[in-house]
Amino acid sequence: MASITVENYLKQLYLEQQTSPGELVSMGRLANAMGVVPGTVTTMVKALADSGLVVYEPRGGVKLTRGGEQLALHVLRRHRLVESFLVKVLGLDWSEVHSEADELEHAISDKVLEKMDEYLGRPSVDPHGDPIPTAKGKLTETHLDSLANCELGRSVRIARVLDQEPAFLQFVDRCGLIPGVTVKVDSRDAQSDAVAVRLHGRPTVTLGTVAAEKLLVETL
Amino acid sequence: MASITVENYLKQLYLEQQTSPGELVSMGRLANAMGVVPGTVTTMVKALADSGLVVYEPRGGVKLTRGGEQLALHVLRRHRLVESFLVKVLGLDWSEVHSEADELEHAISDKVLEKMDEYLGRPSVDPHGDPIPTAKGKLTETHLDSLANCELGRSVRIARVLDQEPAFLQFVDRCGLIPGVTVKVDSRDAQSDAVAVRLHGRPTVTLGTVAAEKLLVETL
DNA sequence: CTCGCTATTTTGATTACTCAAAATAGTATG
DNA sequence: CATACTATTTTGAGTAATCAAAATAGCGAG
Repeated sequence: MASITVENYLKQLYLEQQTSPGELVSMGRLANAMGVVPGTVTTMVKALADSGLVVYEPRGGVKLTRGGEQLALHVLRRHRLVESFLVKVLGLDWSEVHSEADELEHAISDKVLEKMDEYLGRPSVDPHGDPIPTAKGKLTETHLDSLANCELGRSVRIARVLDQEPAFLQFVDRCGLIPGVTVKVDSRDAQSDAVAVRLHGRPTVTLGTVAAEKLLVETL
Repeated sequence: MASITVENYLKQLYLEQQTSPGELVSMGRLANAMGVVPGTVTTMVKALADSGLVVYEPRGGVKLTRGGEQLALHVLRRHRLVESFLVKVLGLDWSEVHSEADELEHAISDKVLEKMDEYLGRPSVDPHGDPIPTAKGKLTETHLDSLANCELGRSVRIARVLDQEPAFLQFVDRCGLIPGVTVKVDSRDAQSDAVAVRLHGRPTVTLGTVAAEKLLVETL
């Protein structure tokens, strides 16, 4: 059985790999994401490599093996199903479930997970729009544009919020840019770094590019 | 924050204290309950004593302080509410939720626990009839007779099952002696160690005294 | 009071994870 | 190409929890 620590390393490594596909993940980056010093990561990654969960290139970086990826996806499935359950069934605020799920993802058995999945009607995405891996460890990441680069004037639906920080999610909530909502990007201006977004029956919201990039959309 | 291990020691110590009120719990007994060697318990108990969670009498035994008891009750509350939730909401079998709850009890936040409690309608007992401590750490253990010593011929209701082993619970399930059911003890025989129990519209069940003692009843 | 038994405690080691800080490798720059 | 900077690795050490096995204490029987 993989320890909680091992599960966390694998999950984080998976997420880091997603943001820069193909490349190895550096020790520094993983250390930063895990909140430990780099030396700790070197030690841990070597142990993970010995267990066949990652491939480690000294001074190069690290990536998951097929086995490591399966384990990571299983953890991610638990995380995202738990988030969905907490929001849909227990009525927690979507801005606070991320940290709750970080704990519960290590304590939930397959049996309980299956019941939750059934109870929720086998959702394919969690409350933030993140896709939920299947029980067999399959994950389909569809490419989505963001509010920072989608077509101007076209109706698009908010599909996914990449930043899970409570403060950001609460902001998103306040201005109504939550997943499922249909909006139009009115204008963008490179100089002022501003993206103007129009919502149905709401005042127009202006975002900076950094924030706009965190909101992924589906073209209708 | 108390570690998972500490939470488990306190919870177990609480349960051991319940079964022999007033007395100190011996190292050997706690070691046995925790599934570790006695030396480990001595070491651990000394550490718990240093944290003010238990009172340790060398070569005498150990008992919880007020603070330790509060922590233990908080763990027990999480355990029993989780069990209730798994059975009532997710539809797991009551014979399998004990071990599930052993994991989840350490991962559930107060916020989630409060939502579960609300969702369940603030139950006072779990699916086995064990009382659920309040959020403030108060537990009312009511004295109950068992099928081994209740009045003969009188209608009684099964209120609590003390043994949480899946095999025993499944047996209890099969013969219908689950909490809430009304039964009568037809006869007892000290020599044959037998207790005959009559159920409404079911064949009479004969139990040994050891099993009968595990089924607590309320007189109607 | 002295064995001898049993429960307990102590001792010495191990595993998993972590940090601080020194050593090293790789890269970029003058 | 030597030098300097940065990322990485190594080293030494600490904490939490555990075990095996040796030492000890307390007790009852004689």
